Amino acid sequence: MKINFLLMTTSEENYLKVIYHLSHVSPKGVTTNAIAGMLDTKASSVTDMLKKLSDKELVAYQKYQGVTLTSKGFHLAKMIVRKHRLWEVFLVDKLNFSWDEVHDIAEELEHIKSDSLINKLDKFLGFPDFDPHGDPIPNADGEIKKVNKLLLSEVELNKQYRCIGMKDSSSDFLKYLDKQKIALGSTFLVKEKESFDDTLLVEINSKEITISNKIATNLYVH
Amino acid sequence: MKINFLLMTTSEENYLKVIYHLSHVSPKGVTTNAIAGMLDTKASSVTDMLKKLSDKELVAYQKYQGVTLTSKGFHLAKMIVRKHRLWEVFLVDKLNFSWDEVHDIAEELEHIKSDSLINKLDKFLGFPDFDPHGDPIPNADGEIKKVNKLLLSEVELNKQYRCIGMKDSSSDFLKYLDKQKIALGSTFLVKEKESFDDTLLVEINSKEITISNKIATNLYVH
DNA sequence: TCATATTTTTAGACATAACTAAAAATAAAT
DNA sequence: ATTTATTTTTAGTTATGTCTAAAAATATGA
Repeated sequence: MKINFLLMTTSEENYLKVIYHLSHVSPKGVTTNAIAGMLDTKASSVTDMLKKLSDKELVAYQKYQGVTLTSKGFHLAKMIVRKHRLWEVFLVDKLNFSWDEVHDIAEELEHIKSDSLINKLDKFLGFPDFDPHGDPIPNADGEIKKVNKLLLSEVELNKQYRCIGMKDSSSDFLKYLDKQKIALGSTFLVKEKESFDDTLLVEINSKEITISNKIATNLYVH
Repeated sequence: MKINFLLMTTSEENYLKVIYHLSHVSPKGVTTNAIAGMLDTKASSVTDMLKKLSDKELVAYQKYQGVTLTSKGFHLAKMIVRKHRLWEVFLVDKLNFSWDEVHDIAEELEHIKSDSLINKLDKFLGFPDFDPHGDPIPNADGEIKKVNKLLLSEVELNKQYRCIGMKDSSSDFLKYLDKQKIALGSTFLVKEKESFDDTLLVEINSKEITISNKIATNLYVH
């Protein structure tokens, strides 16, 4: 893939990364507002940047219709995620940071531009497949080790699971998740399962909520 | 408000660092043109930045009179140099880069903003006093280990010296040294000095080589 | 369906940090 | 000492990437 000559700014890389992450929830198209929310910026700023990324053929963008990543943009996004997660491994494994301290620093380190740096770091760390939060690290070719994913309805009680995706990403379902403050990466602890309707009592964001079987059979965790 | 003064952009940090280095040659005041030359920018851009750094009380600046660092600016500059040199040690010692490859990458890494990161890195590297080029690394308080350094061209005959650094660490020069198997820590014994062109006959790694005056005036020994 | 609400885009503005061109200050040379 | 050359500063412009406010498009709801 000929993308090495592309000079990306830190801001462009951040947009690409956010679109990549949101694509897993909204594969048909990521909305302007969703991106603005993730980057803590305004929708108008997002529109401006989408035009720029579209000119660079990193996203497929049509006015009012949201964006998807092109194969070029998809690969580039994975390379940024790769850098972020490898740096997180370095910070935790080598510098003894705790897993909750590393995100902001990795957020800066991921924008250092050097392929040989990241590949030598990868080797130094022993080619890890997952970062300290359990997220998979794309290899130099962008390949990602698959994780056994379970539906929330299938998990064992009193064990930590992390939301890694949705089976059905219909609009109503996503709105429900928004309302319940459930997002990709949210951690679940299933405390009880009601036998007669399979409703779950779940601890999420350190408060308890009940989740219906319909929802639980739509959320992937691991 | 006080926080804002410490929020440094990458550009501001680069100016501070360059002024710091130039101060060693021109302690009375660094000229606008000298800074422009080092940063490959225009004098007018330098003037703009000097005003900004002056407002932040990092430099003492008077129109047409050049700049000097304030104590605040001096300390900040040393912290940037500290970061640069610690990252260079990391790249060479841990990631197996050669010493002529690390400068540009360290140039990016030095701007990562985290005190705990750099102090943990320092510890991980074993609190090194010198970087791979023999330049001293300021500690967390800005203190620098001083070593009496002489140029190879200035040493006495038939006395042992050890290579401790380079005056000019350009990539070409470092590659030449690699070819001659000269590295930091190499020991020299100057056996003869040719009076007419100042070429040296030097014993290094128990074999004799001739070293031109140009090379000899670029190598620091102790 | 038609009115209303929400989302997204456009238009215009601002800050940063660079630039060019011209003016002002300093340095050098006759 | 006065002209000439160099350095430095000012003034005005440009490109990013952000913002606000208003217009346009889409979505929602009675």
